Amino acid sequence: MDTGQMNVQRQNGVALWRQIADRIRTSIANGEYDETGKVPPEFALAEQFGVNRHTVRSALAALAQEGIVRSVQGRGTLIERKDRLNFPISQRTRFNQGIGDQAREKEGLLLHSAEEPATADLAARLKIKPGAPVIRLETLRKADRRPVSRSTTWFPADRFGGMTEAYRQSGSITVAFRTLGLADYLRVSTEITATHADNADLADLELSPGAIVLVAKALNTDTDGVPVQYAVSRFPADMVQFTIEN
Amino acid sequence: MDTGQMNVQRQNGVALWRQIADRIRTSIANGEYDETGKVPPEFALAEQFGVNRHTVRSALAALAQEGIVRSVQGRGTLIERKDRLNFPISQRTRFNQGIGDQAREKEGLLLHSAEEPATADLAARLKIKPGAPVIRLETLRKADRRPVSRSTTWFPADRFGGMTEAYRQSGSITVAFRTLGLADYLRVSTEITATHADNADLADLELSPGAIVLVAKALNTDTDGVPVQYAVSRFPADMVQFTIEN
DNA sequence: CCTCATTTGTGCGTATGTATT
DNA sequence: AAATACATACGCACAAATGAG
Repeated sequence: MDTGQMNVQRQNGVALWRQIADRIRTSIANGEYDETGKVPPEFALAEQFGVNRHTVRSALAALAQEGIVRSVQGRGTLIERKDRLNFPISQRTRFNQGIGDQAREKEGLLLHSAEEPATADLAARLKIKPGAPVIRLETLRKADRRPVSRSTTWFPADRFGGMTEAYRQSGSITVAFRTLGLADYLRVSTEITATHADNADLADLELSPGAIVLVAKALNTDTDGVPVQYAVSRFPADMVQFTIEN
Repeated sequence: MDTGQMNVQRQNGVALWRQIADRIRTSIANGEYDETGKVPPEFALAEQFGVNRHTVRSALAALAQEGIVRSVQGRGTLIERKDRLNFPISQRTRFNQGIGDQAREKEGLLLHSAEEPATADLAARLKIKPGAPVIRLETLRKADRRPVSRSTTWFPADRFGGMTEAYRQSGSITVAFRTLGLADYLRVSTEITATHADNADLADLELSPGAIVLVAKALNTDTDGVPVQYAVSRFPADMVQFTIEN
């Protein structure tokens, strides 16, 4: 399949060096350079993309800034970091289980929490009354020290009032639910879209401008079908993929 | 929630006008301007994003080029098209059914077809021998004249030799399968990623450079679990979303 | 019909970023 | 490293169209 030179767009609002940086980042994530552990030499990339070597150097400099590659005079451009995590989506979707042994260290950080009235949209999803109190958690998940998702999660406040504390202590929604007396829950629907990273994404997920985020909006219910959680999670697109197994 | 001015990144390889165009396109798709049917005036957008009015005008010009908005002197910038299609993903995922009544006209175009030996990766997915013959179809799907997906699809050639002709006549995989004696099939797995549009995407999906595509890699089997089809489909991210219902 | 506020269209000068040679 | 060409972004000013009063 895609052999040969994929071209690149000129003068369309995205600088060539950025387009090329994005391509190389994706190629690294896809394991295309695994045999050598190096990116092809600059002149080869320049020819492949049909640009000047200066332009390739700008792209590699940006990737070096991100810590993805490291250029060494006389040796080439070495790959320092290379990661794409897989998230299975099913009735039993669990974040920490989902990562499984794809990462050694897993972390769930609580950035912010608040109690607030439900908006009309949220109330409809959680099947509660508009304006009814909900707990909102802003969380950041990491795997091997790298941020892999930024989530905003809502829970009905009357049923899960202790969620903030429970999550803070465990760093896991599943464990927090169990603490609050909910032994099991099910993923009933997931909506997936993609968009450009916004400012908060750039900061929290440590992305570079122009990066793409996958957005998953998920509704979980208890075993009786009563909604217990609605979450909007944002993932760096070049680090993750979703799989749906039927 | 997100009230107030979301900022925009300077000097990072992505032109301001492009970032702003992407934001406005998303806002339109999210129905944020539905009440007036118009985009806010240029001076207001300029203030919101903290840029010069010329820059906003560049963004709007790009959106006008895409046919999304139309500016009229003295009146404002009117929203011409506003669409985000929803694709449910399940065991019974079918493209044409999936769109359902979200579009009036549905079309399936055959861009190219070929018979070729299976690569190692493809053979593993279809559970056939590497190098065994497969039929490859390149198809473009449209809804209401707008391209909504570009797919590369492989079938085992020994079982579905007549696929090219069958698809050409019906414009539907489901119908083509039925013609060839396969009454039913199941979606067993779907992998979803997102990336920047490549040149072929720009041409076939009529996108503008820098656009995002959602990529779905799907495996279908017959009711006995024997793989019958593997497909890689690319969708314009600002026109579609996926939903997984469990 | 005219006036006015609003909103888009246009021109010009300048500074900086991008890409090539 | 330097010279060149073009794209991007800003600031200011004014013209032209629209719709409301």
